[in-house]
Amino acid sequence: MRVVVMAGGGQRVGRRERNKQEKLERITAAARELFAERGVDEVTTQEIADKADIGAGTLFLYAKTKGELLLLVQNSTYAEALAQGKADAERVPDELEAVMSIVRPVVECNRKQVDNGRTYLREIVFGDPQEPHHRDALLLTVQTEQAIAEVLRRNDRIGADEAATLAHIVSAIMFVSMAATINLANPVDDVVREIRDQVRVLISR
Amino acid sequence: MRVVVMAGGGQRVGRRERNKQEKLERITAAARELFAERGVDEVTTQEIADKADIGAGTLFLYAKTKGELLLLVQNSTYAEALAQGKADAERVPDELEAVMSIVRPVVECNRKQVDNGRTYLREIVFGDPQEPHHRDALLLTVQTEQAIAEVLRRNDRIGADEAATLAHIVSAIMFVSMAATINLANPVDDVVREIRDQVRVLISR
DNA sequence: CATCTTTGCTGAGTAAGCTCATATTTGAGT
DNA sequence: ACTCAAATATGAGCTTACTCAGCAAAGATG
Repeated sequence: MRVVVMAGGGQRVGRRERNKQEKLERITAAARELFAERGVDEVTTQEIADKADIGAGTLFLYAKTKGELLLLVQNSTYAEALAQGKADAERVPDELEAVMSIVRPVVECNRKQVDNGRTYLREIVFGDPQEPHHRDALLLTVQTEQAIAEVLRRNDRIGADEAATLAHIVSAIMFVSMAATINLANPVDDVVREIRDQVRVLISR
Repeated sequence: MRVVVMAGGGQRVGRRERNKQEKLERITAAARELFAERGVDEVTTQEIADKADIGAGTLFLYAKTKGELLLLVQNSTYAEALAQGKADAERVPDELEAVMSIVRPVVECNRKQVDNGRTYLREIVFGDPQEPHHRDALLLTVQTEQAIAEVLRRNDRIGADEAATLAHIVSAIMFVSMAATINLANPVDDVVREIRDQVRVLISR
């Protein structure tokens, strides 16, 4: 077996692996740009392939469906929002407001481009959970729930199990409020308010 | 103006209207049968048109999309389940169990054919709310929330607004539990239990 | 370097939901 | 009964996500 030169890190990286990585990056960049510009529904997979300078079929070796491609693109944004929210929540003493500190950045990032945000949610719930980018997205929602549960556990009267269940409910509230067509034209603040009203009733009884 | 013979009821019903009505019924019947047999994803609109003995394009004069067609078919089942649940709830004194009396038939009817049930939910949340069958479906979810709110208002310590908000939260919990891929293979009882666990935490604190 | 195997790429082809120009049917006016 | 306008039906054709049989590149072997 030919031993491939090992760069500083120690991973064996052949041309094959490098090519693949580079292509994935081109695809991600192309998809991100086009989706952001015109919305996922107004972009064809052909356009993305052209912009990434690969064959139309190659695209589907890197993301099994167009939806997976959106997950790939949006996951990193979601991850950033979650990190922001977790940091914010630590500095907020009030229970409800701490939860909302986590909620707000997520809603904001989801609403940057409403159609993409809603399609992203749709993919998370109805897409194929076996796919890698979907798994990443699912992990993010789990982490979001954990962050919320952590905040709720500050309250001594809320046990670990109860906190987890409550966090799961908050997650459901977020999903429906962000996805509901009735909120399609509403600005971020309105959606956040709608969520806050429900979370308040949920946790302060 | 030619006055059309008015049958007993007094509505003027020309051949035009009758033909349309009859076609809609043929379409509904064909779609219902095929969807139930093989699942919405395994049936083509062409097949439905053939079975209903109409042209492929005609189908889309009666339902703008395939999803609308599913709403058309499933709405009546949902309506029955809701009626059942409302009746059941009246006979159950316990608060939580009364809510679950409404939840259970809805989950049962939604799970009769899992794929169709999930697609139905997807259409409700992400479909075009302008379309008639979608409006009907939305109305049913509103009625479900109202039924749940009514049960909750039995408790003197819960005001009308709070009951409505809680019912809305129950609705979100139901949606996510029924739609989540993680529950795809789970039997009705498991899903109902998952919902019950959350509703218990929600209302009995 | 020559050969072989494995992995990855390609784009023409397929399928299916939906559209739209054209044709047909209905009903009103005369 | 004849004519005209409006409503409705039709299916060939379009779009687009996705597939697959064949091809190319990378890496292993001697």
